[in-house]
Amino acid sequence: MARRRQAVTIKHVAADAGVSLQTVSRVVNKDTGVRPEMMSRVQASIDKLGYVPSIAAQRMGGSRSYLILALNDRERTIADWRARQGTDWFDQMMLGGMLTCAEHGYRLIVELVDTHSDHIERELLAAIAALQPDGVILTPPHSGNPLIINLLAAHGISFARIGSLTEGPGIRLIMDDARAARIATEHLLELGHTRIGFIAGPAEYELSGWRVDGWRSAMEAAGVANADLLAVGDFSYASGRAAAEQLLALPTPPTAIIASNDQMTLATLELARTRNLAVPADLSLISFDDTPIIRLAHPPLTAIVQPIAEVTTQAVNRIIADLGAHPTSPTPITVPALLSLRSSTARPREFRGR
Amino acid sequence: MARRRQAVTIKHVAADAGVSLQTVSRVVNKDTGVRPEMMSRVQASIDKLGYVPSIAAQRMGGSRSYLILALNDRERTIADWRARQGTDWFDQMMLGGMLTCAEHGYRLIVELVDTHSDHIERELLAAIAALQPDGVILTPPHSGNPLIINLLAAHGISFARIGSLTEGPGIRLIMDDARAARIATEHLLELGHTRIGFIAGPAEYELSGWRVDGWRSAMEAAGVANADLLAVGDFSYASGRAAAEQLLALPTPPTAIIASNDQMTLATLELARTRNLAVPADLSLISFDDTPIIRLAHPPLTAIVQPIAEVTTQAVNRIIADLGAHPTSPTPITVPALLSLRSSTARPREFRGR
DNA sequence: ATGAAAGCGCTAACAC
DNA sequence: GTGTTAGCGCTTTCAT
Repeated sequence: MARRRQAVTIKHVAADAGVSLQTVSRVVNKDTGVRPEMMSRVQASIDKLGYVPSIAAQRMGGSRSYLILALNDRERTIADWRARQGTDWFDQMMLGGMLTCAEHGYRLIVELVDTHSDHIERELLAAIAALQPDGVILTPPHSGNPLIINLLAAHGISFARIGSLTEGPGIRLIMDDARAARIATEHLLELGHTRIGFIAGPAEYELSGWRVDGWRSAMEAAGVANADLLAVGDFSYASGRAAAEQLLALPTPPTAIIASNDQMTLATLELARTRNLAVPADLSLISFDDTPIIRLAHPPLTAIVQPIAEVTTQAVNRIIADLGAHPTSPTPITVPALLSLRSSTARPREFRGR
Repeated sequence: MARRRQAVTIKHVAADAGVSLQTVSRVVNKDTGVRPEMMSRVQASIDKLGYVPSIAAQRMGGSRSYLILALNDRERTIADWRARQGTDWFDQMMLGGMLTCAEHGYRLIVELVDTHSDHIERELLAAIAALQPDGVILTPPHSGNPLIINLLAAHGISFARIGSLTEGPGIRLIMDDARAARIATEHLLELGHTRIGFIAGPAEYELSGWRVDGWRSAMEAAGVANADLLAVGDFSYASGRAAAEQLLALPTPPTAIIASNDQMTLATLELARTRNLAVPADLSLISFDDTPIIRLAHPPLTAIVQPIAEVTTQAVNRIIADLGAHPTSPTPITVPALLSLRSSTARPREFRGR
């Protein structure tokens, strides 16, 4: 393979336009202090020659790398891909992230890192050293990891934390999980349910707690709070099944259940089928992920729609905006989630025919 | 934002190990001609300091960029993401591509390009100039695009073409669509079907033709070929619906239909429901994508499982293997697809009770 | 087998 | 406003 060189470099443009390298650089980077006439002359040469700066060289020159790194949980991401169940957190992140990066001339690079690994620090440092990204997007469950956020801050890298409210550096963005859970709970309360079970996600995800909070606060406001109605899973199907069994085994089992993700909701639906509980006649169900698997279930399930693409878009925009300026806004950004009503919720049996 | 420098560079390692830059470089790149004793000394310093080379600097030095570019169709990819229907071509590509890149110390960068655009050449050149990728993965419908493959070849970039058999440079990989279609058709023939309809994909995808070929050859071998049983769609739901309508409107309509992707199959299923045709009792159905939406349909649909992750893995491996050596193997690589039997195929009505 | 020097394409800092 | 100079971190010559 021949030593591949840049086809057309800044030098060629400079020569063609009859100006210095620096002037070309200024035009490319839209720096101030170039005469309009000069600018258009240089721009003409750029267009004519089809010049595009090398991001490697730009990085070497000491400026930006035009790279943004998205950090995802290795185990979960790979498991989702392999399972082929339609979980599209990753895709929605790409949708928001890639397109927004492209708008700014940036590229998004994905990196999978082990949450539970003790060499997570080494992994991250290696990625930073190799790529020198201008910004990093942290997704759950990394978003609140003090090791990660302190390391990023120490390196002066602009970064966003999706789904974390933990104090500390970094742009925080949430999808208002508490409010989403509250809305879901209130929907069930309005239908007449009072025994509304909740299947929480694992504690390593901050949002697991918020969702519980939202459910609890709505239940308390209605005067029907009951700690027995809370079960905990780890987002897996098996754990959802176990949690649902726990809830349905109660002396007075719930007439409705909200589960913190699609797999656990599906497990609950399946368990209901096994127990000859009709959904929604005997048991109402709400999922916290609006994946295809949920929409195609029988019945199609009412679900919280999380604005993952939108929140990622905002993450990228804020990261890039923060590159020039210094500090990071201390107030978290909230992008609201929606409740998508389908056919898995109805009035409880005792309310029928009223 | 402060001018960010590499924390630990090759210089630091050289100083720490008491050798020259060049020796460190040789050790990092596993070059030959370094005494084992020297090598381990340098390696010790590398580990101690946590040195990781900057890919920007590596590229600038004139060597590899350690970047592989995956080129996907912009319109279709974004449409799939937005639709949230569980289409996971992209995810499977990432699964195979990212992980395999990582094994070799490479990164995968995704680029979306417009197929139908006349400035596709400009877009590609810009991406190449900016990123200087060592390799490119072409996915359908780009894989056979002469503009693209000639441009890549001219730039001396190692590249793989997934789903194309068009003559020309580049590593060709296919999932044996013809054979897959044949297997699906034979399965239906064995059940006793003779009027097996086929809904083809758009002609801009080479694999559309192969699938038709596979179907036709199986039909001919069974002596039941009939050109009327072929309809053409564009992979969209609407086009699938129209194609299915065309087939079912035949004087003697098919008793089984194979559709070239999940959306068109789903459209056919829905049309069957509308017409009060039971699946599989009145109409057997086979899909060419094994997406969640297909598995969750009622009934769950028999489908061709395409080894997208595996083929992408091989694409990356071959690209990287070709970097050192020169030429590209002229013979296409074939990764077999599978037929996943579910509940949408049965014997045709006239065979019942035999 | 190892080291020294030159240069990749670009930007920052400074001069004009 | 514009040009000049000096690196950035690495790899490639080419010496030794």
